[in-house]
Amino acid sequence: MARVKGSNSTVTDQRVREAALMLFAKYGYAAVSMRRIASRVGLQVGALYRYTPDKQSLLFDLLKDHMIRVLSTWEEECKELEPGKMLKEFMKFHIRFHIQRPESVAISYNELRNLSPLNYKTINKMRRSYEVSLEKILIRGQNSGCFEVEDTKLTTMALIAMLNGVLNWYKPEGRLSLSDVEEIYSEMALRSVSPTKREG
Amino acid sequence: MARVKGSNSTVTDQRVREAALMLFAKYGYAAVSMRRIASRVGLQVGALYRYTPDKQSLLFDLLKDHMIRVLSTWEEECKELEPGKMLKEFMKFHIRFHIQRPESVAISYNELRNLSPLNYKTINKMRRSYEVSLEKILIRGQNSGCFEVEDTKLTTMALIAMLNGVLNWYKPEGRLSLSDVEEIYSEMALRSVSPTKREG
DNA sequence: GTCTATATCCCGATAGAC
DNA sequence: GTCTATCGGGATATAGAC
Repeated sequence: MARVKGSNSTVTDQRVREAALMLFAKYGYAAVSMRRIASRVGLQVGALYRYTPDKQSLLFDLLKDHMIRVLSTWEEECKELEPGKMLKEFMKFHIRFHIQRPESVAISYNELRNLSPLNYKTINKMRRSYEVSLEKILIRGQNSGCFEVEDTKLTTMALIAMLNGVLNWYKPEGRLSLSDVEEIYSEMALRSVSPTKREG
Repeated sequence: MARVKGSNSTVTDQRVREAALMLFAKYGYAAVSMRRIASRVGLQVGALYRYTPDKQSLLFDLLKDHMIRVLSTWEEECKELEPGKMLKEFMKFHIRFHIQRPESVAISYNELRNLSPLNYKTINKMRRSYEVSLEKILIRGQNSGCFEVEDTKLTTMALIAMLNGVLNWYKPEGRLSLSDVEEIYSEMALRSVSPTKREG
């Protein structure tokens, strides 16, 4: 149902999705017409419907594929980590992974409201499951006494918001390297959940 | 230029802006038609153009008025604060102020790309000036030795992102009160910029 | 100051030729 | 698998009556 039967993963299929992704990210789903997508691929609008049943499915597929990639990549990476380093590595993973996919991030945060109710439900479940994987790290750290957190749910949301903020301003050619940013942010995160032993 | 000559601040003028704000916030600028705004006010579409020269000005005015309110309110409030409490109070102020204006916040973060280039420049300048007022707090704290910050610009962005995250999930009828949230967030912020003296 | 009517154009989606 | 042509509708904005 995600794609039209028999046209999976052809070259044109990929180009259509790529064009939709770029345009949705830059101008927003509602502001982009099927004609514009077609034109970017070098097709007439009618031909687009060989590759998607409609505009809505195009958005849904992009969001779903992105979430699948995030979830499965983290699941794979976190297997090899020791528990004590999980939070720091989660922060670094999130920044590294998402900074390579700015367009997918953009639509994931701006275009949820343009999903049909059913599609929204699906995507939202996947987002929740990502947040839960961070919350689990906080809970484990708190139980073992490494972290001191007032409220794990709230802290989860705060950390994710902080992370997503990176993507709004980071420029590869900027003053700081990617690993600088990863280091500073993960350090800030660690401090913010560590038992308070401040001076003053 | 913000409004049509001679129609400032009439009741209908206010209702038009209110309707546009609600609809833009909920469905996005591009997805909302002038007809829909008119219908919410109880007018025919032609009559709308007594209150705005075009749809773009409607968006611009809403964003501009919001930024003016934020900037002037903080400027007023921070006068009475002692320097040592500035960061914590900034965090609390931001949360309290913005949580009362969820629609203005929504358009401020989602609709910037729908501004004309000239209008964008104006709004962006105002946003920057707000960020600078937070950065100044960090710089002062660092110079006086209360804070230890790797990079003030980056930390500013991280804190603002964290703050804005609140508005994505906070529900007044939820588990935590507004002052709980203010307290937890401002505490997290303080920790994240305080000299590291962690156990382990 | 609000209405109706209209100019001009673009939208998503489909039909059918090739 | 891509094209041209078209359906039915809605978009912003304006004109002119009342």
